[in-house]
Amino acid sequence: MDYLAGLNREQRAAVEQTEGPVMIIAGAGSGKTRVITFRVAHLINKGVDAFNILVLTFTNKAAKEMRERINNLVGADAKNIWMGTFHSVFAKILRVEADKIGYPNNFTIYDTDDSKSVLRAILKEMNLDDKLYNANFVYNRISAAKNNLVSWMDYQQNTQIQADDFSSGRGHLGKVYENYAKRCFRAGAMDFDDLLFKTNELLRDHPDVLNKYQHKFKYLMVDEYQDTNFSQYLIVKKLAAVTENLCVVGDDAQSIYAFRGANIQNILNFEKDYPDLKVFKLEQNYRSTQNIVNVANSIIANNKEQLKKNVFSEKETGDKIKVIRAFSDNEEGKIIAEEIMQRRTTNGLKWNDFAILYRTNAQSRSMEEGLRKLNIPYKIYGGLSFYQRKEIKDLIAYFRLTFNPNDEEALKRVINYPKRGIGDTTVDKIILAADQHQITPWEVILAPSKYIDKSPASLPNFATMIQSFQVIAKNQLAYDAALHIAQHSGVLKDLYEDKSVEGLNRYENIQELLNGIKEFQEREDIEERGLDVFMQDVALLTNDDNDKNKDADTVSLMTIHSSKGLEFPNVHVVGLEENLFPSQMSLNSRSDLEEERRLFYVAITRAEHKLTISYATSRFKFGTLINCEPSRFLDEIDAKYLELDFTAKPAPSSGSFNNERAAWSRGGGDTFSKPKPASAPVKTTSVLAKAHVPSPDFKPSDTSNLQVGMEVEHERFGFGKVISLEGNKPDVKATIFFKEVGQKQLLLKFAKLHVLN
DNA sequence: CTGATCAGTTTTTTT
DNA sequence: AACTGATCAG
Repeated sequence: MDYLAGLNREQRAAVEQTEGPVMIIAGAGSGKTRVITFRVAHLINKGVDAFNILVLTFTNKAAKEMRERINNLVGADAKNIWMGTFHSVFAKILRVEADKIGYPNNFTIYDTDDSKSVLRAILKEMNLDDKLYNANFVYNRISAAKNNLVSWMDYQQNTQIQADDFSSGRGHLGKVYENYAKRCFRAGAMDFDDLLFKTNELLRDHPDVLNKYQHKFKYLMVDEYQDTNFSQYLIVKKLAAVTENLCVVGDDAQSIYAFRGANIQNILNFEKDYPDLKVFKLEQNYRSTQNIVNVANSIIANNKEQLKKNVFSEKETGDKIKVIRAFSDNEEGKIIAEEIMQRRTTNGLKWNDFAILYRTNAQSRSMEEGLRKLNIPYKIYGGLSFYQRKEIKDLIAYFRLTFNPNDEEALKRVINYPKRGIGDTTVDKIILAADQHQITPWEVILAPSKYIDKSPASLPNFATMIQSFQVIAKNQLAYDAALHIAQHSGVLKDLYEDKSVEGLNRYENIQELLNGIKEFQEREDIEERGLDVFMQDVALLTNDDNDKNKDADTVSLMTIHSSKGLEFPNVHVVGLEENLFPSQMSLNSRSDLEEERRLFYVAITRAEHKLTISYATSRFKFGTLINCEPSRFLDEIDAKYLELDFTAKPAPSSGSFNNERAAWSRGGGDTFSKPKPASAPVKTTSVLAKAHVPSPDFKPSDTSNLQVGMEVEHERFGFGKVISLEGNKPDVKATIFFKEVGQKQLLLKFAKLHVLN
């Protein structure tokens, strides 16, 4: 039992309390994963059969890490533990029990893109206004319904919902939901939410099945419990109902997935469900310096809804938190790259020790540029994952179709890729015919002449091809089948013939996918190595699953969401601006804003030693430059923890700036909101001064009388000639040809031009 | 049916 | 800026 010695008192108590309902409130950096893994090890050491343990996580990353760590603690038994994300675990169970709910056990899992594509098709067929019935909106609405276990029938019968929809002019949503559900069912497909929704139906309507899993899973643990939605909550509750050996671990302060249905009440109300539960609070933070922990605490104190706890650190006080102001998103990237470069050399650190965290994926671009210019190696996590790339989805669609020819989304994807003369008109006809005859599109394709007039000859060929794939897939191992399909579908050839850089890249990606399948085929720890088995999890795989050079020494770039659970010695949180962080979408309700604040809390608590926060006073959004104000979250930090760095200077010639700067530094940083940088329009162009050094006496001229043919100088673009003018008075747009940078279109009311003649 | 150009939208986060 | 769906000529 000496492995328990490395735990503090509270951690140890939580590990040893193996029976009955347990809630562990684990502050950031308090050794949460450690407690879970040790708890599992402890169970096994006590003689609990690994097959009787179920551990649920939210992300693949967490599941993977936990499996590795448990592996190290308990060895071979680890692989018998049921451990994975909610979605993957219940997908597995659903495949076993599929026949009970009328699904084939090789059902397809639709990802978000597939789902939205189905919805778009339905909305179009129903002739609904795509402004009002925006596919995104509809998807979220249906998703929310499913996560609250509202079926399409419930949805249509619920007077409250109907009233809501009706008053917002979306009275047809219930019908859309119905069609969507039926369409998915017909295609033998489940979307992400269905994996949980149908599991609930399964457990509700089949007591024998429920009973079976209740007795199988004698010990349940749920990581990140604060992120569960109602659907997940109920599954857990049902499964644990017999033994009540349920241990949930979470931190209400780190709940950041309410937007996809997570219900923070699940953790706040846990006590009501299990009055005799044991609560353990892990409050000592082993990760970060005192300053960092204190800043995090001071931020989260602004939230109303939270469980009381007192997170503290006994590490060194540490540096103050550095706050950097930049004048544009690009400059922010540049400063941070320089900062990282410098810190690495002076402190003898590795690139690995640094992470840049941002609110939205779009922000990675300016960071990348800054890093690239200094030749700093970096890796972006998240973004669009390997499995979301077009070429990968294309090939996988062939695989999907092979095992489930009713998979409509896969069918639409590949029926004419590579081009084989089956165009949209034919596809529309097929789908229409399928609807009319209450059959699947695949059945139409099998006997086209029966259902549609003048079908192209290529249609039977396509059907024959897919059928031949089915035979191959049944008789060959995963890689052999996959390669065959890649070749004979024409996908490989099509990409091979594309000699562009992107085409080459796509070809390589396909090769990588095939290599991955090959590895799968050569695994010796599993018995079934057909392509169908490989395919079962593919829809649930995300980004870093096929990570090659994971140990490469690189700076990490990722969204704050995907940084959850990670830690880095040096963390840069960027883009602390109103409307960006907090996101514009969150400003309408208190609870949304509190979620943003928790997100900021998560970001801060990733840092071990050094935390740097930055913002820009202007940035590009949707291709246009906008001015930004510092985030309200900066105001919420007690100034005594901060060290302001406003040394970044814009290029010369922005006269008003000095006053502004004086005001800011004089303030000593007691607040961020008082001096309004917006008072003097930010000289956005000056920041970018690079290509052209303006003449010493550069001064913007009055351009109201600008004529075609005139020669001008622009601060950044250099010298040029006016080609044309268009638009009226205040909004005159000039097309100017610049010697250095080529043709540009400029709005005269913004452009600073010096007229030469 | 195909390829090209155009117009409109997007950006919150993930399984 | 980048990506999508829509439209149109060939």
